[in-house]
Amino acid sequence: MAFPPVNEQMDVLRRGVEELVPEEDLAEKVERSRETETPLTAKLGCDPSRPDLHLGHTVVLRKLRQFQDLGHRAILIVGDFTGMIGDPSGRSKTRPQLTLEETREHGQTYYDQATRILDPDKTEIRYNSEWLDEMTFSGVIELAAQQTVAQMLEREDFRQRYDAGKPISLHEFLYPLAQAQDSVQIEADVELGGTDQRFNLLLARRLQEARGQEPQVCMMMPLLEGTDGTEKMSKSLDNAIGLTEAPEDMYGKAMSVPDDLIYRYTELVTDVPTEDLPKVKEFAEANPRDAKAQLAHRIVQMYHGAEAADAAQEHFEQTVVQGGTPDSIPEVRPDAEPGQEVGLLNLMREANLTDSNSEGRRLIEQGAVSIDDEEVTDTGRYIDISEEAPFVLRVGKRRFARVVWNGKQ
RNA sequence: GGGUCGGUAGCGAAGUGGCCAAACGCACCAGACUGUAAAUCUGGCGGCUCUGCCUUCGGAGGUUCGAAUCCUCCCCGGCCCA
Repeated sequence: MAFPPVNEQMDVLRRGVEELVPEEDLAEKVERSRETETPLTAKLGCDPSRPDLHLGHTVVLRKLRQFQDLGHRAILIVGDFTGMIGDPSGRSKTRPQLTLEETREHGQTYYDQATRILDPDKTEIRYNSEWLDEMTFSGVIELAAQQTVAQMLEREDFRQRYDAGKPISLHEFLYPLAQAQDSVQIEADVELGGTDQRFNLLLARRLQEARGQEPQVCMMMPLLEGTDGTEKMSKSLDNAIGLTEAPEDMYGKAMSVPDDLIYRYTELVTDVPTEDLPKVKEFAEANPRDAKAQLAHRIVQMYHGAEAADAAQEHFEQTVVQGGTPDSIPEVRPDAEPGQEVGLLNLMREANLTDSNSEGRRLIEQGAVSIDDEEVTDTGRYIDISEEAPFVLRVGKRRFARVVWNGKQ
């Protein structure tokens, strides 16, 4: 197998990278790999505690894909064992611990989603319970002896929790060690991760050296900001664009990203060739609206195809820009006898437009509810479905339902 | 084991016998506005058969006309001491 020239490889691999420790080592490794025609082993650990992937995760997955495309080995470590510990990185609280079974399940879901980006034929998966579960207590002690408490407290999130008087469970200290052990186990040349993984990634270097291995290069990708433009993308912050989300939602959420992130998103989560990036930057500054629409379209297209992307764009124009009713909306067919009066509040709940009657009442009072574009003002409104259906029930800007009579004959 | 502080709505955080479904901030929802699902402003933000009623303030009991607030026991956490 012939690897591309070192410079070419480095150009690809450097795109979007926030930090490379140490950069010279990567060039050296790439060079040696080319000379000896031996692929590098690139490792990415995934935390299966939250299996729903979003665009933020793709930053690092895409980087791994680049390694694959250059002919290197990509190993996805499913942290089924470490998932039971719960990665404390960036957390202010102890994560809930999962069972091995749960993490396995999540791992599968993770893999299914990750292969939307990775080349499934070239992705090796390893479950770290394979070696961690086998470890004896003395093995653990030996591992733990590599680190001092002071070194652990150098990690900012531990430090902050400690200083704030928040609990840190002892097992959380073991997490970085376990993750580092993974690198030793597979003899990783490069480990990918977000910048929040710095400590864990660097720890692996020390451990590998102690085991007589050449230390891995740590390649840290930036943490992608979420749709709010400030916090890192995360499902729990509700600013994430999920990979499995409907095209319309993806598109809309992409459009809500602040203008000054258009370039960053394009660089980190799309396939736009590196040489075209300056053009995107220019476009984004000159015409943010259209540049963002292009970005949103690209993102949807990657996960749902061009057709769906067109439809999502259309849907956005219709509902958001023009405030109209979209073409396809969910249908509800409530059971109703001819002449039977159904309360609107209940109907809205049945259509999943509201969670409670109180909420429905509030929304009506706020003028957020309409039937066939006519605002509803009466909270106690009753409807004879057999007479009035079909009609479009709308709550707020984005919740729609087409109410159709069940047609009791 | 001892001392001490604490556990309040999705989160953070007030309240420490009636005026508390519980201040305030964040998040969230809606309306206005906008190229935008951004920003900003306004309103809302436990439930119900809604000028009233019901269920909430770690858990279980108790005191009281009345408790998130007082007492008892229990569970969980921080800090200090051993």
